[in-house]
Amino acid sequence: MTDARTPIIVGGDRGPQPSLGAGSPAAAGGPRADEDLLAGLNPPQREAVTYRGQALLIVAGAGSGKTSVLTRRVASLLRNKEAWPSQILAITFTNKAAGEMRERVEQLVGDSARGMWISTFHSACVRILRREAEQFGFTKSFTIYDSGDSRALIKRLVKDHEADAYGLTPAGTQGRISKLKNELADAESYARQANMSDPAERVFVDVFTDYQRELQRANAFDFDDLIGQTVYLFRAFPHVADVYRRRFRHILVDEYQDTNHAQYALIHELTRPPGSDAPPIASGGMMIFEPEPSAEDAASLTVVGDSDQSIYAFRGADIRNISEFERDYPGAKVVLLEQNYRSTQNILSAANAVISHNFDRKDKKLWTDVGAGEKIVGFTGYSQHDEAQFVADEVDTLRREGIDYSQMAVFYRTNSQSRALEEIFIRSAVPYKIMGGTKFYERAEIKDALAYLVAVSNPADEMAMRRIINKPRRGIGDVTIETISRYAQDEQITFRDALANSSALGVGPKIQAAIAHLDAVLAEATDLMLPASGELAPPTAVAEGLQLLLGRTGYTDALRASRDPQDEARVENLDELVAVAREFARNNPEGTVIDFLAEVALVSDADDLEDASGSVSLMTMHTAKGLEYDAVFVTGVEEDLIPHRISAGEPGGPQEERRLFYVGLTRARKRLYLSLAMTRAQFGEVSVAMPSRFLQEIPPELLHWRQSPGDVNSRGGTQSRALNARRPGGGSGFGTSASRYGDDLVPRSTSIEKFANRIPAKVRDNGDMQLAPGDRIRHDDFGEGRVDAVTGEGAKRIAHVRFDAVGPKKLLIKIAPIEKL
DNA sequence: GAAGGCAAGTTTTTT
DNA sequence: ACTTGCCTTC
Repeated sequence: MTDARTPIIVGGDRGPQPSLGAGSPAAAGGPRADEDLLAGLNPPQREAVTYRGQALLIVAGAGSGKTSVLTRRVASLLRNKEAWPSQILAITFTNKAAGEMRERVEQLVGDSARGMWISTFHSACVRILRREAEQFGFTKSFTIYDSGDSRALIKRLVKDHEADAYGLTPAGTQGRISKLKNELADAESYARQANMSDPAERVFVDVFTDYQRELQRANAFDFDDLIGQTVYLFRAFPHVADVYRRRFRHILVDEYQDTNHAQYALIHELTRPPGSDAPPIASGGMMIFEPEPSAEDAASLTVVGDSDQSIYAFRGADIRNISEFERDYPGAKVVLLEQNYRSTQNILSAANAVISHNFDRKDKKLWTDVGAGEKIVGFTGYSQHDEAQFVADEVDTLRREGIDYSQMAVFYRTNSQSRALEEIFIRSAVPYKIMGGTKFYERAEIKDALAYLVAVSNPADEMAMRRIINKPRRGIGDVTIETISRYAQDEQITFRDALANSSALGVGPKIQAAIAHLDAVLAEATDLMLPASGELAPPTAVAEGLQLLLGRTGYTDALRASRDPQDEARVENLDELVAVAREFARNNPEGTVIDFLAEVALVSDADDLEDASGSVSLMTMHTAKGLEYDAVFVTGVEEDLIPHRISAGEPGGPQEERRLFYVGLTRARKRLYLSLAMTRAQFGEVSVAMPSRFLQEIPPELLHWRQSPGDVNSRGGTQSRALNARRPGGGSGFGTSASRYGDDLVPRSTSIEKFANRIPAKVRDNGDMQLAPGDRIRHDDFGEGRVDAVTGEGAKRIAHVRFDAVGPKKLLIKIAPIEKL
């Protein structure tokens, strides 16, 4: 995030000039410096690495080695001295992908990789905006509002405008504003084409306008603004845009199919020839020699994508960005990568078959030469817990076959599905890691702590001030807050500065003292973290400042004094946040609290953890994009889940769901499992689930049903008929093994009675029950058994038990339903 | 201003 | 089923 080391190279001062231009020096003959970079690449991959021209589209199917191609392309540019690191801008989808790419380029070219910009759209824009914020009414210390922050602000505005009377909800309003911003519309441009005689439209425009005004007043950008305002900046200040157009000579964008219009526009701005829209006289134009702009001067653009993996249309991604690339960039070269190096042929054939049901797509067939591999395994559980138990058992089997936990992943459509899996995994002692879900940084205590940091680093941010002013309780309520706010407005100062004049507020002595104390602590923390005199804060300043704030304000003490057991965990979370700050200091010795906040705001689920080594990964199919595992479980393959019910009504919805399913399938290298449940509890009600239509799109010979939907509907009830009705005349499909056993056969190993409500809502806690090898125990479900061994530490101690009836099992001692005999 | 009780919405995916 | 937010009461 910090970038003091990398000076911008401006036009006219490009430093030593690497060989540039249309004729690739490498192609001109002679030994290539990058021959080893091409080792092991197939012909299209080579082409994608070596092609030199203004625009290149790499259509990279799943698992076709695009990351390899992209990194080698960058490495070869550097190696051949066609570009300096500082002239390269590579955009990836997540921070994690950016980190990996940097690492891989460094492996290829060593230290000369330094100075490249490899980051997400959002991070790159933050860097640009930090430098240029003062051009348009922001300061360098602006804060970034995440969706929660902007939701809170919108909520207040909706209330102020009594907009709920016109059917505006905070969530809906936020969604509309986000969509509009992704289209680069603002309140004014929207109002111009909206039907303003509709009062609901008028009030929406009012809320939108106020929202934007509040953001500006708070010196803050929301996620969408980071992109949109950068585009605005480039368009409004061509001389600023030219700085970056001259700097970045090679722009590479990964996952191009998931870019939205604003991101498209940003790339478009950056790839225009410098000077092309600067008025000749303006902005020192006479000082800098400006040659007649030509297409040759524009940065070269490489985009990589696969329209079959476009899964973010719901947040404004426009598939046309990739499908019309050749029109947008005339003369663009297109390279197709279709050979897959990841999955077995069976997995690919299934994926190909599914995705081919999407009409309106360019036909593309992945293939591999690694062989058919294992069949895909299907399983139908009676309930989501039954399904989860299957997954847990199978994970165990795979582990015994030698596949590491870290090489297995379980995918689901919605985050809420993770709960049942979690419960079963805990009981089966399968180590797991949930990627995403309820995020660390969304916890109340973490948001509070971060708000304290914002209060220090961006005094204009009144939202943050309001958040912390009475946490912990200081006796400052709504009335006092409004008094301070009014005082600040009257005096034309910020809310933060108003605290310094607590005596002028006309509040009671107790409250006045509380305000003065808060002001003093904030001032002290500011001195520590952002020393005024130009001296640099020590790297540890963020962590220390955070501890100072939480300690001196009594925040931690209040949690400790509480008798709510959850507050204990909150203290631990805060400790973890301090640890994160320390880690940040190690990685960014010159990073300030402002950089820290930006980094924290922009981390995503996929970035989250280090490799979760030794654990099975649980995540949504969206999060799974770009990842790969030896064994993959796609769970909840049911109608109304995948495809999700809500998508059914949206144009293009079912097709996007199919692409999402396709993404899930293609993550698997060797083993693929598809599972579903016949009943699923949601909203507290148990409802009957139907197998997903996507299952029927998989050729039956590729799929082995361990337990098919037909097996489970053995009584030939309405479900079974409903299923058959979906496939008139279709012989294959579900129930292959049902037909083998006949419709009336009772399912073998499982029954509804056995699995109904097996899982208690509350997990029990055995405390620190001591077990040793040789001890005998009794388990609620498994009966009596003997302990073979105990492994693990603390709350994660695991007993390896040989049960008399059911054989060996592993149990998490703390929560297993067991008693010592 | 705080605590406790009731109502409502929640579960589509995310930088 | 579960959480969150709003309202009442102290």
